[in-house]
Amino acid sequence: MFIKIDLQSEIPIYTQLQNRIIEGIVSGDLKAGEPLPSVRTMASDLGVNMHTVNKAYNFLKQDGFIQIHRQKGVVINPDGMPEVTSEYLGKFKQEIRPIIAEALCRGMKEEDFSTFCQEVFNNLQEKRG
Amino acid sequence: MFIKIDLQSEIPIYTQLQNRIIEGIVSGDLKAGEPLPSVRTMASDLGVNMHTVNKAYNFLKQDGFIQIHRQKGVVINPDGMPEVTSEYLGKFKQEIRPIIAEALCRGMKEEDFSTFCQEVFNNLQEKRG
Amino acid sequence: MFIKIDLQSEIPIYTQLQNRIIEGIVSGDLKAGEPLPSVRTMASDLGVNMHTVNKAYNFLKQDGFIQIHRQKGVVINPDGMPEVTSEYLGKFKQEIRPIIAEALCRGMKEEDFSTFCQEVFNNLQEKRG
Amino acid sequence: MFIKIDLQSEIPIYTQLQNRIIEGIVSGDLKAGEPLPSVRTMASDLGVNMHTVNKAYNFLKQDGFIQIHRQKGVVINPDGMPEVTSEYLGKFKQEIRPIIAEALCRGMKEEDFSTFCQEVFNNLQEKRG
DNA sequence: GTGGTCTAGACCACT
DNA sequence: GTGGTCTAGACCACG
Repeated sequence: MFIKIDLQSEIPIYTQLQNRIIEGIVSGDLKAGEPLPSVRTMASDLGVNMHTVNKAYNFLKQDGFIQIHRQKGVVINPDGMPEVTSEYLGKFKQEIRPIIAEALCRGMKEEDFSTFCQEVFNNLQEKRG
Repeated sequence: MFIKIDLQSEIPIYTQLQNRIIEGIVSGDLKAGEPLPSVRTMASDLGVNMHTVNKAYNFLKQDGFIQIHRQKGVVINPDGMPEVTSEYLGKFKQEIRPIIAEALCRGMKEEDFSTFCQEVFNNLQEKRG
Repeated sequence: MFIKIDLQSEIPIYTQLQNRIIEGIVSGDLKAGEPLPSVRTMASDLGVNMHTVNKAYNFLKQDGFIQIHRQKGVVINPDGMPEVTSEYLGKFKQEIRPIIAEALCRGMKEEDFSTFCQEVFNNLQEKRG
Repeated sequence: MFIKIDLQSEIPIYTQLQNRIIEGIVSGDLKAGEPLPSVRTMASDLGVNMHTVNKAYNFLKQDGFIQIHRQKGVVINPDGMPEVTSEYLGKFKQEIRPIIAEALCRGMKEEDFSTFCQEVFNNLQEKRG
């Protein structure tokens, strides 16, 4: 599991890290119950601040993607992933709305939108097969 | 055309304003060539600072959604909207990727994803008739 | 002599008008002693404000490109064009310096710079032949 | 690297600052990867407002001359300078055209034009040797 | 300590 | 009256 962070991106590093871990779970690289590097290790691997990794881990824990045990360390939630709650669905639509709006504004057809999303879907799951 | 901004949101006001204007174009509320309120008027309407509106307008101008005439004011680009360029497509996929990743992670089916997007599509275009 | 103004440009209209007139002189479209449309006529031709045309004419007069007579109207200076004074040369270098700096920074070779300038020279004088 | 701004000039301060920085890169005073003072430091050095410096930095970032790292600060683009794109070339010719037009109008010979440009070239690169 | 965002209020160029 | 520029001063997210 290689994690690559773009230090020049406008996206906060901790957000990038969260995304990479979620993508790792989706791709199958990270399986339920599997351990994640400690905050310290991850930070030194990525060359970022410990606080940054800590923040990412805490958000992921809060959403139920991982568990943090004082002794055992950090593991992908062995009880399974969080569900599609109505709360999440609200966030989902709020996030995707401006993206769809701009796409429509630029004349992207709904079919093309589906095609592009399909590509992303496949790309994320490609290692799963 | 009523524009509503959430001053408490963590999303920058100028970003919200950009999104609202793009949504206005998509819904048909704002038509090509139509004028937008001056920075000062819009600012006072929204209860925010002039510079915040200015920033939103300048980003929209940069992307080709609006034109800013030195003394005549601001209008929706009468020459039509920007296209789906390869550059835009890159941004599009980068933005939608983490959203799809989390959706997959939470077990959302691709069909459900399409359905939810469909809802957003319809919601954005509903006034178009 | 057709004059085309870009109302959406960031360059002030009066500056554009000055430039177009100077280009007209260079190309031979406007000859020494030849009359220019009155402020009123020019303004209505271009669809701009009288004050704007007035401003352009006054600057051109100040630099010695045109003469403004109360009765006879506006004419290209029949006594010839202003010279390359040391004052002008200072302005010239100040204006061209940042252009050359950016060109150098982007790796433009001095030969290429000359070639591009040559093109502009020819383009400006092409009607002269 | 001393940067001098003319607060009385009609050229916006942020534009002057952009030009000075580009000239610094050309002269070799500022090398790829080298850090630039923080917006606040630069602002206090120049005796101008933080936002003015910020605007200059953002334009330079947009054009690819510098990189802005969220918390690490500002550096000259270590990946090299932007190229001579066709878009840039358009801007270049548009900017240089009125300068050449006036020079021609005043009777400057093309050879003299070359000589004067040569001087500016040498002046900009003099520290490079 | 860094840049990002926002405010309040000012003057200027342009039309 | 419009946008463009600038100031002074504030709070926040990030690392």
